[in-house]
Amino acid sequence: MKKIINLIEEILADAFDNCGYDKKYAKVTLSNRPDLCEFQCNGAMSAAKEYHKAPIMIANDIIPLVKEHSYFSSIEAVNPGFINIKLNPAFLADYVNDMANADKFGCTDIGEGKTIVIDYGGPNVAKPLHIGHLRPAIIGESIKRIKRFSGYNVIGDVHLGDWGYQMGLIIESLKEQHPDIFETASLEECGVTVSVLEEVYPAASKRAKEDEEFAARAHEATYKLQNKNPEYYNLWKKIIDISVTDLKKNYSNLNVDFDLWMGESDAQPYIPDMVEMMKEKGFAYESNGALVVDVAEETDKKEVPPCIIVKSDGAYLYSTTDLATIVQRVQDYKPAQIIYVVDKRQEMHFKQVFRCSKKTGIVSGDTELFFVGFGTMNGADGKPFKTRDGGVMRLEKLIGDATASIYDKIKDRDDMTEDEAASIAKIVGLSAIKYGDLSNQASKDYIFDIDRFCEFEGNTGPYILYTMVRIKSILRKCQLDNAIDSCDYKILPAVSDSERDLQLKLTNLIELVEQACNENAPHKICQYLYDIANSFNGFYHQNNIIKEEDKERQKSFLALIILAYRILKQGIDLLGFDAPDRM
RNA sequence: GCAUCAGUAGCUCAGUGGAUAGAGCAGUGGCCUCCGGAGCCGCGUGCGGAGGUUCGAUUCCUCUCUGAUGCACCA
Repeated sequence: MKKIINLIEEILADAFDNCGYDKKYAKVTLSNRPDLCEFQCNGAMSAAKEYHKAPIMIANDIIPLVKEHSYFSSIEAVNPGFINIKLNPAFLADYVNDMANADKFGCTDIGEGKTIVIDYGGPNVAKPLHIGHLRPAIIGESIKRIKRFSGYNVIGDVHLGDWGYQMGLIIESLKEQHPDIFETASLEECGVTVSVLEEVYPAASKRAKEDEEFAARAHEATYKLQNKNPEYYNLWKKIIDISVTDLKKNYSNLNVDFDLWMGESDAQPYIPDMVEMMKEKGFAYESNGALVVDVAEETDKKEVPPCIIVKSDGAYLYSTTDLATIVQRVQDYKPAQIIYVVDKRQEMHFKQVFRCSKKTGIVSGDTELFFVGFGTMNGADGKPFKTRDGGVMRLEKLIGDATASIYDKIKDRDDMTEDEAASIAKIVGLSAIKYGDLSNQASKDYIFDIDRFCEFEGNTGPYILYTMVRIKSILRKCQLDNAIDSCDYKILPAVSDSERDLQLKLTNLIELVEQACNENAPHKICQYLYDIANSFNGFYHQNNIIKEEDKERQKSFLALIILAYRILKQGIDLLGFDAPDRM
């Protein structure tokens, strides 16, 4: 479906054209003065300069040509040159009904035929998920869903940290603790579980810093693994296996799932040819013992250091792996875009990698590489979030805390069993965490305040869900709660302000989703849903739906709140959480 | 030192080359013959500072202050 804004623009464009003005000035936006109008066009003011004419005169030229159009109930020129527009209620109602009947509410498939690889998550094997893994998972998942909804073929890759020195440290430690580790069929036989692995790594890492002999053995183990010594490689595969099983479980608790469970190790086979190509084509040269590719550009204000491909000791490093991963992705998926949802502190690294891959031809010029850098989660003191004892909080604990906080708020309801309360608390708790995170611009640091996020009032996930539950409750009383997707009631032209406002807000969906998609901005979806929730609650208080005596009007009300519910549901799905039926 | 990003109400956050810069929280005053009051309706001296571009700047540019971050072989 065309956006309402575009429909209005088309009409104005003709008028501008007929008056001898350039069509480009017929740009329409949502009104920033809802008390005056619903949509506005500021084009007359922009055009004033080109045509040496007072803006209001231009606007006055346009008005007579569009005044009688059936879309508008009023359109007028206002000093100094605004064109203020109000829609005809019948047109608005028609549009909303069309949305209700359209696939995806009429949202456009802007990504049709294009593939996107989105790289988010980035957990390390054998290390627990902690609070630092929250943002990439939540933001990446939401962007993935928004892109997919917009018609893109999206491939989400967890991109495991599963290669390198850390693996050597773990293998060497396990070898020491369980001399027969290479012979056992499964790690469980030796008592090596995920939680054991999670303890092994930090201990080994600490020890290697003090114990040179151990560090040397760990490097040796790393070397053997990377050369695929069968014993080491098989043990590594077993470690990956139990670790990935555990990671899948944890991500699933977050409502996050990946299409690919690839890792750094999967890029290794592509490295030798890639390095060879860079040398042959003359991009790579030796500098201070390392093999590097220059990526500086003339316009740089600050010198961008060259991208290191091979270290002076002959080993590869993260740039090498990231580049080889691009080689692999281009070869396997031919993506139009690759999006990285990564800590914003890695911006320089990715800038180098992106430039290097363009320069050396790993990606063609029309493949877009996006860096979606997210900011730090801070505590109430404005400093990076820590547990009380200064440690790093595990993700499970965080989710548990949120769930418990919600549970406390609903547990005393007498019409709910404990089991039901617990499962509701889980759903609502997740909404609190996700909405709390996603409602901030991804790129900014933000204050993580779980108590605030878990509030049922204000701009929170639970408030959105509360609104949905409230709609559901009305529908239940009207025996329509099972007909949400099949109800054929029609929405009538609005007669009250609040009804009209809700209809109007619902139409904004198409524009908002498109913006959120193009800008990788889930927070715009949050804002939109909050807007809808507020509009619904205003409508609810001005109109008693169940007691409405005019039955046609009542059906229209019901159709309207059903559409509001469906759109809210779609919206929270784009954010990556669900709604309970009651709460 | 250089660079990047940020600075909006007491607090947490939106927003925009245009009209009177918005929400939530906190505070405070109303609204229950109420479909879920976890709600609704009120109440605000705020764009770090100084210049510039513009008919118009919180938005763009320069300088400046403050904070976060990054500056080749860790990821």
